[in-house]
Amino acid sequence: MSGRISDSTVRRLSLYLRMLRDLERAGAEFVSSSQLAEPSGATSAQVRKDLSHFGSFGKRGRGYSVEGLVRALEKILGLSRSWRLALVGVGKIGSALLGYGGLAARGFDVVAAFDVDEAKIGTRAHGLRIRPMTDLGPVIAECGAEIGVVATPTEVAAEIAAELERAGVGAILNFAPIELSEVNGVPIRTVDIVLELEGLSYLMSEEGRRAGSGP
Amino acid sequence: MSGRISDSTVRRLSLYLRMLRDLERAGAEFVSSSQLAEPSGATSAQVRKDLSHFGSFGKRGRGYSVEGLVRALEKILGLSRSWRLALVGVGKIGSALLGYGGLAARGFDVVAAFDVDEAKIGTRAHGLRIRPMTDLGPVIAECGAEIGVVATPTEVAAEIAAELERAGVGAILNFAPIELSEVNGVPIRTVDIVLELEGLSYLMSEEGRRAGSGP
DNA sequence: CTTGGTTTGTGAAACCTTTCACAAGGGCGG
DNA sequence: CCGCCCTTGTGAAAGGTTTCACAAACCAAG
Repeated sequence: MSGRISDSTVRRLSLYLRMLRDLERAGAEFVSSSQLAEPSGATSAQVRKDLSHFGSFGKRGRGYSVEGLVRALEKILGLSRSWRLALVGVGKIGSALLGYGGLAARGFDVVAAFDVDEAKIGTRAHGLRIRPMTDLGPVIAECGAEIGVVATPTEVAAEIAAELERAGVGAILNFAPIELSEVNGVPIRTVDIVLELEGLSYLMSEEGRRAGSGP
Repeated sequence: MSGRISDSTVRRLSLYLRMLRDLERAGAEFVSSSQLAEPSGATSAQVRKDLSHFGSFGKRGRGYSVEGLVRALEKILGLSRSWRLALVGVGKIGSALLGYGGLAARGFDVVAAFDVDEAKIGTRAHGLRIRPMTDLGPVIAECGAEIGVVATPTEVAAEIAAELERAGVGAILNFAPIELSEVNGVPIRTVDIVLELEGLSYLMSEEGRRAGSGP
């Protein structure tokens, strides 16, 4: 068991955990790999394979203990604790994140916010005081944020990511439409809405071409 | 050439196009597969393979004509036209999208916005009048939106997606943290911030485990 | 205790994506 | 026209992920 785990596997583990928490709330005791597979669009074999990388959690003939698997996945994914986020850029997306209760509810607390805009600095957004960019290093060190969030214009995103890294964050979530390269082993995930839309655009155009090209 | 093209290939094509547009603006005439590869973190062979699915666009010994390849990729990705989006849910994320100029700049225009909240209906957000959910079908038909955007609470996301589909959209972009299953061939892309954060959480915990388990 | 129904865990097979490596082609200077 | 250098396009190899299929294990009922 356990080698290098693929992104898609980790993704699915998160989805399994979501369903398991729902089941736990609903009072279920056991769940089978096929029940677990359904909502994430996976197969039962895939569920079992994914879990088998980390150990043996089920009982043959019975399935998985809901509570046991919830705890196991929380441990594997690092979700038995909460994480502190530092947000850089309190524009449209940044504010939306600050206001989005879903993050804190799932253990991701925004504990610091930064911006370059003089007009914003010192004001409060959703209860959090906005700090000047120049304080980035010290403030992050002080509040111990582990994840940096880049919600700045594209042009400065790479530079900000580098600063966050220097400030000691262990991972970066990037909303700027640019592929940032991971350095020093600090993992970066990019959420690129335009890229998603362009993917949909391709599929819609494809379909048009396919339909239009029949003999 | 041309069979079923993988998501990752399409993703990269978008990234190539971005770089090509920058190059075009900068006045470059030709570009090689290795130059094109760098910003997306791909290899030159991958660039050539990706493009080869759609035809033969380069000149051996010379590279690709920047302008020619921009036009070709725009055609392939369906980006030589603009697309109309219908937004459902004008909360935190919805408003951020409405205010985000980056969408319109890249050919994705939000042409209709819907919400259930009586207090919001009739008001304007970023120049767009917010409509009641009950008008969804007729308004989408009237304005001809091709892409539906789901920015509602998780509980109603699946239902809204189904309504959008019935209203005739050709694709859906979903921001609710739930895996929506594509039906009727309408493709769905989900942007799930919590999932990305959980992926980072896994990697950070992994590293801790790895470091802590040395002999 | 034994039998039957069920579900896990897992090698092996199938499938898909990426990388390699090189022949084929094009431009340019002489 | 020739020879040199460069870059594409592409089969073949390598590497990764998903699916298949079945033995091993467990529970419950008789």
